[in-house]
Amino acid sequence: MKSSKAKITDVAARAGVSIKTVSRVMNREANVRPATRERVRQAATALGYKPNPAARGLAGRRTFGIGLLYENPHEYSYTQRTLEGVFASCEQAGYTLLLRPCKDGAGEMSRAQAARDFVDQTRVDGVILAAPLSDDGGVLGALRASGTPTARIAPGAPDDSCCSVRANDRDGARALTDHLLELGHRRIAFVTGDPRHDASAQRLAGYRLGLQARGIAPDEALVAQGMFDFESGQRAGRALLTLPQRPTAVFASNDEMAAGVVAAAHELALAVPAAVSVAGFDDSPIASRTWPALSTAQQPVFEMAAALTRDLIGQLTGEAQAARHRVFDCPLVLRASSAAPAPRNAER
Amino acid sequence: MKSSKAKITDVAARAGVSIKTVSRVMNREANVRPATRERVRQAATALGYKPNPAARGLAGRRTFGIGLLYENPHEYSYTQRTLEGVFASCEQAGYTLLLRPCKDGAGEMSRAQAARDFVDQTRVDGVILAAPLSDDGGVLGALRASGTPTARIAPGAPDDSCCSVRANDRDGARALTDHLLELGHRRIAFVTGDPRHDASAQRLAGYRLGLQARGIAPDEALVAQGMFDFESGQRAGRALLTLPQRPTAVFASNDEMAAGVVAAAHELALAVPAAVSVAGFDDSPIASRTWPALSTAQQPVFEMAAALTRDLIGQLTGEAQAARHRVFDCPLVLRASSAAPAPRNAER
DNA sequence: TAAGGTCTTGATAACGCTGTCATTTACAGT
DNA sequence: ACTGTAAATGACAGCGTTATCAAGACCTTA
Repeated sequence: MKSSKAKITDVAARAGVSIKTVSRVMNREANVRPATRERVRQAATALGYKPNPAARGLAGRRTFGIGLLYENPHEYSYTQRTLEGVFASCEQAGYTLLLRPCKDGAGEMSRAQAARDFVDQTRVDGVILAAPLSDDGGVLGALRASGTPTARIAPGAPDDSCCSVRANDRDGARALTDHLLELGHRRIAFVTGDPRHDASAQRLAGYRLGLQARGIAPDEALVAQGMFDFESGQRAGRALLTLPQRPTAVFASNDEMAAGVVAAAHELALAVPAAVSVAGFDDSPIASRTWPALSTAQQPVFEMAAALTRDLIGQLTGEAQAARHRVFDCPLVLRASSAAPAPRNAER
Repeated sequence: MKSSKAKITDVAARAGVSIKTVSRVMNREANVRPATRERVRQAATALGYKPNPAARGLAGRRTFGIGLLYENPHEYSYTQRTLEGVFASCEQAGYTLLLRPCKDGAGEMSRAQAARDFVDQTRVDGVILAAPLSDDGGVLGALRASGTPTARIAPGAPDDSCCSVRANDRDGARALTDHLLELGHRRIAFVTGDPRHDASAQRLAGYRLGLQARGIAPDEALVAQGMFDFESGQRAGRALLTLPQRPTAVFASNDEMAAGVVAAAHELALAVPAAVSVAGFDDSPIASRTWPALSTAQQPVFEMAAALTRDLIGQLTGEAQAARHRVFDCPLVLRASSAAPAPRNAER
């Protein structure tokens, strides 16, 4: 049943050249006369020839495979959108995408082991690390030891040996804080994210900067710890919204947690945004599915992932030399969850 | 930098056997004396030997790769959970998972082409098709033509050449309908799903069966068309909840749409569940993130995907002969979105 | 016209493994 | 001990590419 695939010798015979010339044409190498190139190309098309990746891998020591390593995500959509961006660039460059989810609970040892196993088993040409793996010393070490080129999503400290991409979390958080301040809020609470993600610290910094610029003294009672997931956001929301001096706005470090805060507000029969404004971060699908929909800062995940993948492949093929570090802005997306505080609360 | 990897000859030399014997041990073939097997295994471990997949693929005409084809999903979490299940089984069996998202908008031609390109390029040993690709004639045809063993998630008509897995959508929907009926609801609206998914028809059938069993005449005005995404659910919700004779409950074919219905209810200032009960299907993450959280039927996506993948790999390795068709039950998960109708509405 | 390049092209050896088939070894039955 | 059969092992030829290196073709330039 399996259609007997054409191989390089067939193409070579049909085009009247040697297999090496066919190989050159298929790999877009230089120094092939245009006429020859065209003849080979036509023969290949006519025969429906596709190079055998296994043979290519064996002879050429490259697999044209890119691996994506990530932890089991709290937020499915983030991973999914990342994956779509990575895939898009892989497809365009003729690379294959291989996945390797790392279990969330496992320790650093096992994550490093997973990374090692993955590259040993698949022999991918390059690996992309999603946060927080992008800051995992064990994983990074294992990859370096194996000599596999690596690219990192949202790493803490960009490193000149790896391409990286990140959102401008600080400025995005700052802008969102400014937005709340401009609405008239003064008691603005904050829910932090998973401390293993560098983005968490950046967003917190942006929030603090915003307050500071208005001369508002930071109040540590208004900062609650979250883990980027819904439940932690809900817990933080309950705590913050039952404070003796209730905040008039809660800014959660991502939408997932902001949705939790909204749920907590509902539990406490506090109308959003009438009694309390809520803001998130990411503009993930859930941001438009809560009631009311969330004001947030958009992280262009697809574009970030696609750009990073292009950069990595560029490095692989030797087109790019230096590691590139990209930073993407996070434009505000204002929806119904934020509004001016009720007069009673707004009076100073 | 790249650690010079051990190869089969190294292991053979260290164990004092031929490379063929090493190959046999690595592939768990029969007819190797236990002592020899052990010696080889130790040598392999000592040298950190991992077979080169490209060489394996070239010589053995199998790649140990499984492909997962899916459309860009409305509901991220479903795809993600599927992927996790597939991955789990692949990992256990030593297979590699390759992904191939198919653009949502594209026509049947291009989906078939994508499938063809994918198997040509990757030479995966088998392919798993997520709904609605599992019922896509073009894709199925392309895969058959290439002779690639295929397994299908939630296909319409199971086919004896492909393993398949599905949820018992009808009974799940029936049970959920019964639940609403038992609460006292009589005007129960329904939001259908994407008609390309067979599950849509099954869930609708379950709903109708439930009503019928209570002798309730079907009212087509209470059935709205949706597409499994939030927006279509919201639209359907608006339409249904502004009907002259408003339903006291809305059962949406999946959680994503149910969340849309909840949003519509909020818009219309209808309290859930006091003024209207809402139910979904899937028990996806969003079900517990809406306010109030959704009553739903749980689809064990991970287990389904993992089981299907095991079945496919079993077929690949010749352990299983006949295609297996699994059906998973969908237990109810009752949350806060459903309750008895208000007396005014409940009176007959 | 000859010398010295630069482009093109091809012959052939890897690449690291599995499949085939022959050979050796083990063991039961006589 | 001897034969017959089954189990265990090995030798070696591919698998379909790319890499290496040499050779041929084609320009320039003096």
